[in-house]
Amino acid sequence: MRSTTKDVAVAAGVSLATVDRVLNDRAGVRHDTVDRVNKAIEKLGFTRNLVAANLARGKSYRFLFLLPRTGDQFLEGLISRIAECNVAFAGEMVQADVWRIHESDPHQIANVLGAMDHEQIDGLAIMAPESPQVRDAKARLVERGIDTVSFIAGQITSDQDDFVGIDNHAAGATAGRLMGRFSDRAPGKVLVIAETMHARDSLERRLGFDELVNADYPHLSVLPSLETYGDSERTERVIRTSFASHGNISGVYILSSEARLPLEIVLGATTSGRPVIIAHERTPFTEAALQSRQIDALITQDPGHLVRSAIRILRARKDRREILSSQEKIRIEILISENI
Amino acid sequence: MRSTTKDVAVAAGVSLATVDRVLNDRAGVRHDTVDRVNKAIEKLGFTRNLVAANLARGKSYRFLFLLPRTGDQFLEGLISRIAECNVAFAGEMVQADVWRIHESDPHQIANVLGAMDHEQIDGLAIMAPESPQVRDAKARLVERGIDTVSFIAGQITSDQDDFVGIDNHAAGATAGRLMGRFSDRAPGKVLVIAETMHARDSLERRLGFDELVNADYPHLSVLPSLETYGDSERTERVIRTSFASHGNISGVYILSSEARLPLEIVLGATTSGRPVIIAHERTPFTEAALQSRQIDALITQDPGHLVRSAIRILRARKDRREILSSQEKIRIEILISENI
DNA sequence: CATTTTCTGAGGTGCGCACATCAAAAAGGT
DNA sequence: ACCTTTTTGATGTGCGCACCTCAGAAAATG
Repeated sequence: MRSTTKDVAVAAGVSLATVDRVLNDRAGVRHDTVDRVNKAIEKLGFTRNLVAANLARGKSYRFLFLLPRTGDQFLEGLISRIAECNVAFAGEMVQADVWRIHESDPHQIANVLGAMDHEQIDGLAIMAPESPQVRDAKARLVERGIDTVSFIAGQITSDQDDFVGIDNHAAGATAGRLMGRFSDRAPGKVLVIAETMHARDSLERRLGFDELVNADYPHLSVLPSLETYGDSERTERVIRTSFASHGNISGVYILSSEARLPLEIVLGATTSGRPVIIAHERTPFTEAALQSRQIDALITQDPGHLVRSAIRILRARKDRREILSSQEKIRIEILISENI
Repeated sequence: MRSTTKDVAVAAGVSLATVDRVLNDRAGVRHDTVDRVNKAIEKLGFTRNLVAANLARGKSYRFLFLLPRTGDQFLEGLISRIAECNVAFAGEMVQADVWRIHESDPHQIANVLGAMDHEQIDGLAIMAPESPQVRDAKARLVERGIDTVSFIAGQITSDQDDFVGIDNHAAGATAGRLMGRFSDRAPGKVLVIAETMHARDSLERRLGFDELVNADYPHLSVLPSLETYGDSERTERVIRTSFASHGNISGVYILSSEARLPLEIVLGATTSGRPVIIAHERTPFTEAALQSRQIDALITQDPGHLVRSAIRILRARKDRREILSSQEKIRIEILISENI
């Protein structure tokens, strides 16, 4: 049988209230009675029943995901995972909402963060590029008692702020390794396509990719990044131009999260003997492309894991609890047609 | 504000106890009052607070992992993940113990399963090869109200019995694809090393591997499986003999979960120009080998995920709750030195 | 009127929290 | 220095959280 606070109280010769004070280390207990209680806790092997504690506290958790306003299938996937979590965690008093923000407007983001109310929101998962304004706004949120995690994009701002996402430098290197091993020994050029190179994650992926390919596969020459700005026409233009002006493109690396647009155009632009194609993130489109062998590999992070991890971290922080860090590490997954 | 059973009771004009009976669909409520209560529930958008329900029920979850008695680092990893879960879930009244069984003795396993007491154990995660005895024993467990999941090994016995683990046929195919793409075009032989080919998982991996390699990489010829029986001397003997008698071994696929022993010997037996080596599972040893580029890839399943998934499934079944199936699908992960 | 069915009431579950209590220490007055 | 008043520190009391359970009352049924 599990021991309860009552048992501890009896064993220590104090009342429930004192045990409670020790457990939640509140002031107003003499040092030696704290020791007595702690000894009793240890002797009985007492673990407080979190379920009961949360009930008594009337605790509930309202979290908010700030996601970019623009986006395609990857973003949709995230949003539906969040909806799933709302169902799965409804019984545990967790509710997660989504707000869309203009990711390219740090001023607006900072405003939104500044208006966040401690009474209404317990924690925030922010998917937005780094910027001084945003970082300052985050710091002020922490002061006001609202926890934040950086979600997928951006990076850790302080020790109050975890990063939920993959190591993008390593992700780029992983793509680079696969590009090298999947290519044959013949010299060739590698096209790198990004939505924008202003985001830190894109830069890191590119860097990891370049370092590895240049070091280990010198016969491949990596071309300057093409930026699509998420615009259909521009994407088509820059990719077609590249294919036209470069003779032997043996590889294509699409490093943005939303691969559909560039992928469609690359697949349309290649004639016989398509290049090795590596993209990021699993979406209905990329999954189909992988399955039909139109692309060679995907470097992914599990959106469900991302969402749940952000929620678990925020919840643990509100409870002042430790997290199981091995569970929260987001893996860089490699998907090929066989393990999809 | 969330509505409670009390609100529902008032709205439906009945007492709390009646609401409770409707919620847990117990007998003794007239049809029309059931309807009244359900309407009230719908109108108020009531969701029962699982936390409070579990507290009131005094519910606790005692689960047991039956793991093989023999094993090396992979098994150690599993056990320490289980220990982690015990800490992490202690506040939620779940406790998981480990029993070691002789996996090759179905009779003993069946005995152990038969002696399982419904009062003491709520659910079982069984890592043991398929056999008629074990399957029957499992079926009887279900009748006695003890839920089971097949863990890593074996397969689904009934619809009462989930399988927690990867699709081993696909895992073998994944290994095959990587073997093919990582090898050059020259003809060569591929060594396949298993602990035993009597286990269903080994057979499936081998089958998936063979099908893919034979179809897509005909220049590679896959040799008959070497069986180590987990024995150090035998392992050394069969592997050295193979290397001696076959001239051009260009690939090695180690398909057992415990790769250390065969890997050590393979690494010692190869001279210049080592073959492409692919193994299963991440352990301290295989991780180090990957990092030092002594092997090329690992096909893994996350032990932490496996353990937590088994626990979540067993818990959901005891609560008669749905699981979030997307969370419980165990991924076939590909590890290379860059995404470790 | 005796059953059977349906429903209510009150008392748990482990814990948190606001408030009450009570002794000891500090401050103030003579 | 002595006594009274106020403050502080340390501990206990009791109710509430949202739900479950079970004995027994009320209502329906024959």
